[in-house]
Parts: sequence; C-alpha cells; structure tokens
Amino acid sequence: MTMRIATWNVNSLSVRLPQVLDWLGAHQPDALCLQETKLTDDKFPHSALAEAGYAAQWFGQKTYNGVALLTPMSAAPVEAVVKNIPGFFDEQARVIAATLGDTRVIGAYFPNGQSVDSDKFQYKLAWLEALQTWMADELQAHRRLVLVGDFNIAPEDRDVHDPAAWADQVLCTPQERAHFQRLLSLGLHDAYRLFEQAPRSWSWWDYRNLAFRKNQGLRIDHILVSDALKPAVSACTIDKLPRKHERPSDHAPVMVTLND
DNA sequence: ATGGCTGCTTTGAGCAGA
Repeated sequence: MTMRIATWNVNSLSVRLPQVLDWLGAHQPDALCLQETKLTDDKFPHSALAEAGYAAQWFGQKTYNGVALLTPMSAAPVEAVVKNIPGFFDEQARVIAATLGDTRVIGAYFPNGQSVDSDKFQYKLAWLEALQTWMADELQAHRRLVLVGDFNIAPEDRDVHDPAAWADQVLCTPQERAHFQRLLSLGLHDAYRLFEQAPRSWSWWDYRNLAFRKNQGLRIDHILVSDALKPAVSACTIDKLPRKHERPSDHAPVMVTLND
C-alpha cells in the first residue's frame, strides 16, 4: 500500500488553479496541502477541484495566508478536521489538519516573520511555541503523523544558497532553527534528509534577480514524519518543474512516498 | 543593492512575501 503526500505554497490559488489541476493529474497524490491560497472561503474553487476528482477542506481569508487539504474523491472522506492551532487565538488562516484513514496530516503555513526586529517575528515565535505544544499532543494521539507545509525556516546552512548573506536573517535565525530542531526532538523526521539529495536543493526561489535560473534559493518547504512512519518513507522529492512554468509560484511542490 | 518581482487591494501606490 503506497501513500503519497505533498505540499505546495501556490501563492494565490486563483492564479495557480490551472497548474494545481495539472499537477494533481500528473502525480495523483493521496493528499496535497496548499498554502497561500489567498481566498476567502466563499471563493474557494471546490467545484473545479471536484471535477478533477479531488475533495477539499479549506480555510482561508482575504488577501493573505489561507490553506487547504485535497484528497481523492475515491478515498474515504477525511475525519477530525482542525483549523488553526487549538487554544492559540489567531486571526490568520494558517493550519488545516485532517485524518486520512489511520494517518494524521497537518498542513501549515508558518508565519514569515518579516524581519527579526518586527512584531511579526514575535508573532512567529509565539506561533511556533503554540505549534510545539500542539504537536506533542497530536503525536500522543496519532502514531502515524505527517506535518507538512511552508515552514518559513531554512533548517541548516546547507538549505541556504548564500549562508553568509542570510546569517541571522529571518528564516535562518538560531531561534527559528531551534524550533525546527525541537519539532524533530518530539519524534519527527525531515523526510527530505532521509535520502541522499543533490547539493544546492531548494524549494523556494525569489522572483527577483533571475534567482531560479541561477539556482539561488532556500529549502523552507518541508515534510516531517513521525517515528512510526519513518521506516515507511521510500522517497521525498522537490518537483522543480512547476517553477519553470509561465507565471509560476515562487515555491515548488514537495512530496513524500510512504510504503506500508 | 535602501533594489529587483509577484499578487493583492473597495484601482492606488503600498503592503507583504522570503
């Protein structure tokens, strides 16, 4: 039994819907978590996705943020849907979680933080603290758990095209990296690093400066799997192809394959 | 490189992203 779970920050689902439909057709994942849909719930394109064979859970807001979780309509309906971090008041739509069979899938759009001296960075740290507490609870409740999304954290210098330029900048600060390590110490594993990967592998490239052509990016989109799932992981890949399309998202999809 | 590019906004030049 194979299960494939993917994540993609689409930077506006309105603009990227045709690319998402293409990607679903090409890869047919068992789950695709989307970030930065930038749509209020009444505008979510559930009909177009249903025509493509995908059921959706969605949680959005105007202009910013917004997340969704897509699953094949041929699969059993998802259960226990949770929106945002329980107990953490948040006006921003950043998290959607659901149970698929016996696997808990949590899709998240972590705060960016903007700059270390901004209020947004303090919000990011508070959000991360709340996430740690919630993930500890979720891991108690679900042996098979996957946390995916745009983490807005480059875990190590090898995840950064120019570590010197990015040193202590937002996405690369010791505080953010410590939070990433704390997630791992809860019993999660960075699926991408379970395998030998090409050096200079990124999941995001700035729209500016021909960054994609020059392969100047960051690896900030991640898939973490629980201890119980780690032995089942047979692959984890970043799909750079959509970044080459006309009007691309600045992020690439990341996908994990589980074999049980 | 105090930038660039893209998407959004009760359509404007400003915000946010990363």
